[in-house]
Amino acid sequence: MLLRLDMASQTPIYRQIRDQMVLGIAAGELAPGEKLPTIRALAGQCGVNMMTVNKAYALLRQEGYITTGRRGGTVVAGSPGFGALPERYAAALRIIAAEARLAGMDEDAFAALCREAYNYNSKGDGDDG
Amino acid sequence: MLLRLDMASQTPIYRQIRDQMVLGIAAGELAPGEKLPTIRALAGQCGVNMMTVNKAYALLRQEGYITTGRRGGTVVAGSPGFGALPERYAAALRIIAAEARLAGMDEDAFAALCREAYNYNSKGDGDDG
Amino acid sequence: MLLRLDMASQTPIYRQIRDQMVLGIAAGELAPGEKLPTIRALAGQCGVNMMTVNKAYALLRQEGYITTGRRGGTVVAGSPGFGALPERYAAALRIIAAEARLAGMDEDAFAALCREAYNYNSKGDGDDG
Amino acid sequence: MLLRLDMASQTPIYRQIRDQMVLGIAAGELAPGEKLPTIRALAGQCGVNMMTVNKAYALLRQEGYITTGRRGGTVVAGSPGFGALPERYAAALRIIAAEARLAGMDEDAFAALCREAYNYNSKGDGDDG
DNA sequence: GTGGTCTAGACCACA
DNA sequence: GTGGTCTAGACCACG
Repeated sequence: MLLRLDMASQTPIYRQIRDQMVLGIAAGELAPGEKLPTIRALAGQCGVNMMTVNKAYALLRQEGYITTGRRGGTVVAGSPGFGALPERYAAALRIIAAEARLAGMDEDAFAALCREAYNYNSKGDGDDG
Repeated sequence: MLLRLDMASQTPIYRQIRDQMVLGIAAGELAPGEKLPTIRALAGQCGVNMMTVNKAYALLRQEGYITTGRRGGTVVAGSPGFGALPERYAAALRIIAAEARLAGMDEDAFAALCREAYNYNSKGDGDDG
Repeated sequence: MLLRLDMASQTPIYRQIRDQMVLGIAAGELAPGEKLPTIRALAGQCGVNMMTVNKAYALLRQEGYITTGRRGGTVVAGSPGFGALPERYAAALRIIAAEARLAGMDEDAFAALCREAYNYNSKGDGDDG
Repeated sequence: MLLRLDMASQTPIYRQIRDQMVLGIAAGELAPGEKLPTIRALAGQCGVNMMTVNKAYALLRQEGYITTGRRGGTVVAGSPGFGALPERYAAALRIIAAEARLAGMDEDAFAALCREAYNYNSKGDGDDG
């Protein structure tokens, strides 16, 4: 699991870490039960402050994506499987859809784009190791 | 066009205004050429500062959604149709898709959700009750 | 002499009128001594307020490009010919040059662009009237 | 990098700051990667409000001349080299050229002036400090 | 009467 | 300690 952080981005670094972790978990790159690097290790590897990594982990934990292991380590949790997207993401989706529509994209093209996003880097899912 | 602002949200107010305007334009609630409320009027109506509305309008103008003529007044621009969505939206879409996948949605359910977002409140335009 | 005004431009309308008049005079399209349309006529033709045209004419008069004729009409003045650009324009030129340089344009390309601007629509100079 | 602001000028202060920054970058006085003064520092030094400097920085950022990382601080961006100048500058150039022509400058004199503007204070770059 | 600009403060997220 | 955001006023250019 390699993180690519953009220090010049408007997205906070802790959010970038969190997002890429979620992406990794969804893609199967990070399997449930797998141990995540320690805060210290990840901070050192990425060249960011420990507080930043800590914040990302706290957010992921709060969202149920990761959990604290038996001896204090951090491991990937099993998929929660709510069955539906939280309203917050649905709202974001509506805005993106509105922008797509105004950019001239028709419904089918947008749906195709969404399917592509869904299948992003999850092709060789059980096969890539 | 009625705005619902959440003062407690993490999303900046000017961003909320901008997002809802984009939604309104995409839904046809705000037609091209239609006059938007003045900065002062909207500020008063929403209970926020002029500068905040100004920032939202400036953002929309920069994105090409509205134009501010020399005659005073701000109007909805005709959809230029920029072609494709910037890569930036694809990234946001991938993250939402990842969350949906982890929430237990399969590809078809997600695609259906995306289509729904695309058609959000743009069906029975004169019929919405 | 046909004016093309952009109501959505950031440039004030009176400034657009003034600029295009200067362009027309420099191109020879408006010859010294030639009579300009009355404020009322130009305002009606362009669909702008008389005050706006008045402001443009006042500016041109103050800069010496036009003068008041014997019976109150407005006519193109003879070229003042200071021999040098006012410092104000030199400053604007330096800024444009800086932007060009940062955009990757080398000195020769920029000089060529400037020559092109100088000769803009002045080809058939003494031949079109 | 010393800024000279004219409070009585018609040019907005934030525009003056932006212009002089562009000049400074083009002249090499501000090198890529160099750290710019903080908003507060520059505001204090120039005797203007924070928001004014903020607006200038926002404009420069939007134009790609500077970047504001997540680490705080604002730095000069490496010149991307956008290719050619936008049409917008060509229009401004044509007007300046028209004024030069009416001031009595011939094409060569104008081209020389343009070259001078291009090389404005970027000669003895490594020789003055 | 419109938007553009500016001021002199303030609080907060981020790192 | 940085920039981001917001407030509650104000003056001015433009049309």
